[in-house]
Amino acid sequence: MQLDDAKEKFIQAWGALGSHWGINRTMAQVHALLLVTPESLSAEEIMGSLDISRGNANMNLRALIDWGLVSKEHKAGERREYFYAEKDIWQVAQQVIIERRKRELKPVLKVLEEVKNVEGDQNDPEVKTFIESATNLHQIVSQADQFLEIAVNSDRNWFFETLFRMFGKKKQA
Amino acid sequence: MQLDDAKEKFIQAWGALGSHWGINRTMAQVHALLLVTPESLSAEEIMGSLDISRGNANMNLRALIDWGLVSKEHKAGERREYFYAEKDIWQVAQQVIIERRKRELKPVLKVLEEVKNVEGDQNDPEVKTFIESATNLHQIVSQADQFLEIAVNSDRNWFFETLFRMFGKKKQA
DNA sequence: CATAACTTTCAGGAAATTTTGAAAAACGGG
DNA sequence: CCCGTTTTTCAAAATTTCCTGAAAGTTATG
Repeated sequence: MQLDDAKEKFIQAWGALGSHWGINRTMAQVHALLLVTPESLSAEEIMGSLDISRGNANMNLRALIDWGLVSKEHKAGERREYFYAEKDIWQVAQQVIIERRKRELKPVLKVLEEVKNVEGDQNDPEVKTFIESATNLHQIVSQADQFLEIAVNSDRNWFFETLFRMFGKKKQA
Repeated sequence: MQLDDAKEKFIQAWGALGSHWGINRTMAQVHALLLVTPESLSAEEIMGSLDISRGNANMNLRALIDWGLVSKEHKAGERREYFYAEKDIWQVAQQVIIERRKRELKPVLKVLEEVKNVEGDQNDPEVKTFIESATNLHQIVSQADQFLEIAVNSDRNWFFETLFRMFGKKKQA
């Protein structure tokens, strides 16, 4: 496959994946483009490559910066800004985990803590089922959250080696 | 908090979380409602509780059945169908992992495998960066995929105990 | 400061997704 | 079979999300 086709395919795939994960298509595509581009790009170049408007490019670049996945760069003697993506994928993954824990897991944990203390008769099946579900859910979400916290504080190699040593690796990556 | 308020709050929170994870709000809400309800419910009752149309209820119930999170039940001597959710949250989580691996991780892994074999001069920074990013991404996604496969085949207690023993538990769940 | 180069904002429109409701299909007695 | 009941379908409407482009804002420089 030629580089341009591969890039195109990669950008499309990443965009599609993003849209299954609450990240909008264009944002994922801008990120993909920057990921596979060695040098940093101006807004103009990004608009051109992905055929999107100035406003759209700007919005999504800001969002990516907000997520800590993209940075601005100022080239000497140049007025315009250039953008580049963090290329170390483990760092990218960690960053995404940090943000999603903060934005989604924490709020839902808070609600689960609140509602699992509902008042009422434990013998009422309505109450009993509610408390059981809420408590179980809280436990699992909380355990997942803790695990992700570990991931976020780990070195990539150590993390996966430990993981697969522990559970017995299934097949070669 | 009263049971009804707690239910309401729980259903809203679960709906909001779902929408950050590519699952539509109503589907998550129907699931939440069934999760906290001890007995099974008819379409009619679900429509009433969540104030949604017949068609909408039907569509989302089918989708939930498709995901393996909800089942139909036929009560003796009754014509209409009743629905109930799997209450074991670990099973629910496993089911979600199974489906998302199949629907999202596998396709993206396939694309990454394809594109990382792009032809071209390794000394060309364009090609080099592309291959590096694609290869790295493939590695991490693949490792995550393998880890999730382990989770899907594990007993809940064994899984988390092993995990936290290995990495040192941070705090009590 | 004035200007040109660039960035940000945002109201309006386009597109995508979700929901509705009525009609058609399926089902199960009698 | 026929009929009343329940489920499914699907085109159109409503809603939500996303994108555009022009205008306003900012900033470096002569």
